[in-house]
Amino acid sequence: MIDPKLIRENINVVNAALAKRGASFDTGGLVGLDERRRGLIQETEKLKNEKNSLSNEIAKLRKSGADASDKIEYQRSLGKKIEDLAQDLKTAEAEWEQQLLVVPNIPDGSVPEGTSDEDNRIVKMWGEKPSFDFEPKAHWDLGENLDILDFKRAAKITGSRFTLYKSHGALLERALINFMLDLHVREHGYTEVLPPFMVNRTSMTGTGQLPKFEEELFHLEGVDYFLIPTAEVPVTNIHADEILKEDQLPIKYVAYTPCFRKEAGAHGKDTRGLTRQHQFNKVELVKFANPDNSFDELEGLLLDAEDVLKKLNIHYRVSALCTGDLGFSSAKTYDIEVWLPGQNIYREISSCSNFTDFQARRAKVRYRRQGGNKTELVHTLNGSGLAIGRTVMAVMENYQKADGTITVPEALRPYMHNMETIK
RNA sequence: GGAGAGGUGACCGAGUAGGCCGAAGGUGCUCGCCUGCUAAGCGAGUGUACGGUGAAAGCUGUACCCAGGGUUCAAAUCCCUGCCUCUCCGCCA
Repeated sequence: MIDPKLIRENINVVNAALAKRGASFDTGGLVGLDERRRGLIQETEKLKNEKNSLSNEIAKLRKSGADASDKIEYQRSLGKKIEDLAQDLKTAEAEWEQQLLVVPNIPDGSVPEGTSDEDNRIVKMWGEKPSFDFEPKAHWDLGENLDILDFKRAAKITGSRFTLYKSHGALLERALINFMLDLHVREHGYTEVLPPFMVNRTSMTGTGQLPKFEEELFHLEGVDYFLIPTAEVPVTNIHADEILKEDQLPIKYVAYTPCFRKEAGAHGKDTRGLTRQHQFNKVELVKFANPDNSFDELEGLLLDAEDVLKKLNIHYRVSALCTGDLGFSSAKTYDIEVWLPGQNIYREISSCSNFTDFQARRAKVRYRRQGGNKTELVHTLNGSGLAIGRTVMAVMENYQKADGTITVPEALRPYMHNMETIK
């Protein structure tokens, strides 16, 4: 949620910033709703004030044994009036909030302007494309030939966009999870957490998935819980409704979780292989940062995520998303795109974002400056570190041999019983 | 699933024959004083949110004692529902 005061006082600035996202967002009604809301607040509070002082008078009269029946009579009518006004206020407030909750975050000034992913700016390249003296295969062919990925049986068990990992495939997935967790905990200073994989509606609203993107989420029957689409949701909500101390910041968490997404808008897209699944594993990095240096923290977060691919020695590039490609809650995002020789493309493997105070305002994550007396909103950040399924793809395709076997990257061997080759 | 107990401020913990309770006391924290350091001591302050006013500090109003309803002129205190925690039993990984 963006700052309501900003909308109240600088609606033009807000609209101009949002326009850079490409689509137009209707902030038109917000100013009027806000005015109406505040008018009603003033009116009801005035009446309540009158009522409160009358209550005191009645109490005094009662105590001295005097008659208070006419005051009590008046109190009754006052109560009715307040009730009516409160009803109006409730609807006005709900409407105002409902509209406010679907307004996206304002892009940071450093974000390149553009309308689609074609306008994203490549800001880093690392490593080189490996060369092969044979035609490199896509991971789905490699996986089926080695019998470590079974898409057909997963479809039988559940449906499309699921995968059954087998044998060394399952081991590789598990190894990557442990490798990444260890790296971020031991070398990058994150605290490991293992959160619930289902969350309630409030948490989903706190990070911005709701109310706008409900059709993307798996909802449970019987309880109002959702399967998480990313660990960002439970982990960012760890400090929802809390007031932190300045010297606690930055707080850095790393979490492994499975992620569940409906992929409602992606029919027919990436139907083969591990690329786009309804369920996938991910190791996620989350930071709660001081607003003064949250953009530095974003650079650090990005480096932490990149480090995974560096240690695996796999070529990638980093792009800064343009204003038109930015996610709903994000003020600035870097995508790490890994090279997949079997498909001859770069594919997003991590998305690192600074949400500034957008999620913090929704989830009420605040802090108090040293010696300060006011609470302020923290900045929240997160990034994949990394998506596991897509890392499996990257390892398989980059480390494949002509005979269809896969060399295990050195960094992973301790996590795979010192295995050198998957065959 | 059955039986019982409970949910008060950063934390602990008072407060139930309804009214002056945003809430005693303690701890913690902040500031000041004091002691050559450490420990201790003394004094003051210390909830959040949303409004109004102000350049700001501040002043001021309203709400909030798990959440949502209800009774009442008036509820932390009474009633109902839900959620959560704890104990015992059952069941279970």
